Amino acid sequence: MTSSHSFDLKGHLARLLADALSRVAPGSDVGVALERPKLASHGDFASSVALPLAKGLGRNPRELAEAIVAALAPSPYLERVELAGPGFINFFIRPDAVMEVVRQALSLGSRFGRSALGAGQKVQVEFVSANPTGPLHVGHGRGAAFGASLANVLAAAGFEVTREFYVNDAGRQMDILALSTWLRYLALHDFAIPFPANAYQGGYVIAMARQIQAAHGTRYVREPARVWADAPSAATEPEAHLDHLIAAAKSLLGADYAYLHDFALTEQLGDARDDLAQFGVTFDAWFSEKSLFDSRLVERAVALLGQNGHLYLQDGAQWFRSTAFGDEKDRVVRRENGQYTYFASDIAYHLNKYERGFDRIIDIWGADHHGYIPRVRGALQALGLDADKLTVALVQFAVLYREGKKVSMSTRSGEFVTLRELRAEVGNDAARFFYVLRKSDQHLDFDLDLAKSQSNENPVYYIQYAHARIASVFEQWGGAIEDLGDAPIERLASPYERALGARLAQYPETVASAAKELAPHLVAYYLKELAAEFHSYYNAEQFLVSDEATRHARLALIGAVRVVLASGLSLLGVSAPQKM
RNA sequence: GUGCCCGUAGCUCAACCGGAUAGAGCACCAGCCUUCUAAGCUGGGGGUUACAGGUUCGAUCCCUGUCGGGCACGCCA
Repeated sequence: MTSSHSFDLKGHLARLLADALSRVAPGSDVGVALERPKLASHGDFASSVALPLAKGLGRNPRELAEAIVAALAPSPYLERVELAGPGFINFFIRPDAVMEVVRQALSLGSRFGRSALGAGQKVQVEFVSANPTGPLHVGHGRGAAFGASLANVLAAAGFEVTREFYVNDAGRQMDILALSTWLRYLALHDFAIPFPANAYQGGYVIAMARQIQAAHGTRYVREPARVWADAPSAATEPEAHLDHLIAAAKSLLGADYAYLHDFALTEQLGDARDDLAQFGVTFDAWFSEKSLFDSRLVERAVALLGQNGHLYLQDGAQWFRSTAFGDEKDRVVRRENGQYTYFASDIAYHLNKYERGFDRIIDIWGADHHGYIPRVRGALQALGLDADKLTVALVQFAVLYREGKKVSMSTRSGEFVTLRELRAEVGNDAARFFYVLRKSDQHLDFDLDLAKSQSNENPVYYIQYAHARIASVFEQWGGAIEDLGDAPIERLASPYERALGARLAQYPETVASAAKELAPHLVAYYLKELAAEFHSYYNAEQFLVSDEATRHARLALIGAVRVVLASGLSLLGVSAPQKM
């Protein structure tokens, strides 16, 4: 019981129970469900296995539970086992065994909470992947916070994680950005430019145009009259109008078009990268959509679909028969004009992901893309790939509220709240925390006033405050955490202390659940509980008491709490301040 | 109209994937600072889990229907 490495009490009990079960009811395939009861009177762990099992065996559930308990091998960690209700089995852990977690947390430090759940499997998490056509907004922020926290949780649970950002650098949206930049540039040279309403309106486009002018003067100036010649009406055919302008820009600028395109791309991508880095969100890979065309993977992927007999021609376009895989309708992969669709490059991208040998692929998308899932999964199956390796996690929109009112956002007019503005207003910690405080597939009401309030109303401070309080106690004590290795933790027996010990032991399980369910919000809720129990303890007991044994035992406990608070906050990308 | 998601305290949300008396925060009421940080703590009122059926030992969770909300239904990305 003095092992310095992690010991999994829950796993131990689960094995014990499974053994007993195999003797009492051989061959039963009921999973051993072990949970932490809400009520302390129901023990530290409880199982209801006897209930579903009883029926199949034609036995009385309570009597069956009794037989299971009788068949349990003795355990040094168990104080007693009780039967309750219709057939629940309640396990009570010996107090000193409950507190053993304190020693573990102190000796393992930031490694406490990790598990081998992932067994080193390679998992890719692709998230944000915003079009590099303008600043990231608050919607991207949620995907960023969720993805980064999820990746951290998966890594802590023993997965080998690759964090990836898919760069849409090949499509029409980028052409529109390049065109917008060029038109703004022409306007800087005193041409009267009718700037299209469906081009990018933001001030950052003008800023890029200024940069180009400053660096290259008039080099990219062309006669505007030739741009608008024969253009479809902007009023009645806005999209065709835009496409015409793009084509004109390409033809007038020639090789110079590539420069403008790449300049805008590099600027916006760099801006997103900086923004995310400041938000504590970093990537192992930035994967270019354009590279899929350069390496001919798009062609190859589509050809493969054709070889497998899943393509047909209609109206001059090439269609993928996704309805054969449960999609609502078939989808175009190559347009009548010979251009591949976004879907085609996405098929190629996923083929590439599979070819890179990930055991598991997690795509994080905005919830508005949910209709896109069946066709991607269908394409994977059509390529002969195991579609179950792919999980798509949908992130719902975040709606901002200020003074109780919805903050209106519209991409069209360029009046949306950027991630940068949000971070400046509420701070990185509050933003990261608020974003993951909700299940990702739930709508999020983001209360700006609450997030930036420096008061007890703000949950992120509540947790950070617990950490700072502990840091302050340790500072006043003056000793080091290493001096607490042999603290007499068996003295810790008050209800506050038992509750904290049990809560600490739950941390590795929580991280593992969060990884399994792709639900980092579980960590946030766990931290709130832990902080609450610590604050109660803090108000009920003095830590720096004169009796050394008691002092050390209590310091060891709150030291362990500090370890877990810091660890959990770091998984969520939130800082753990020493002082507040 | 069709498909997917959602509906839990006045508000914002949890609930260990079918378990025991559905929990937190905010708001409201009453208390606690000459002692380690009051950004804290203690106590209190608040619920037919949208509604109606069904499945079973047991349902917020699974099934059907109704009502209400969100999203998606392009040779856009």
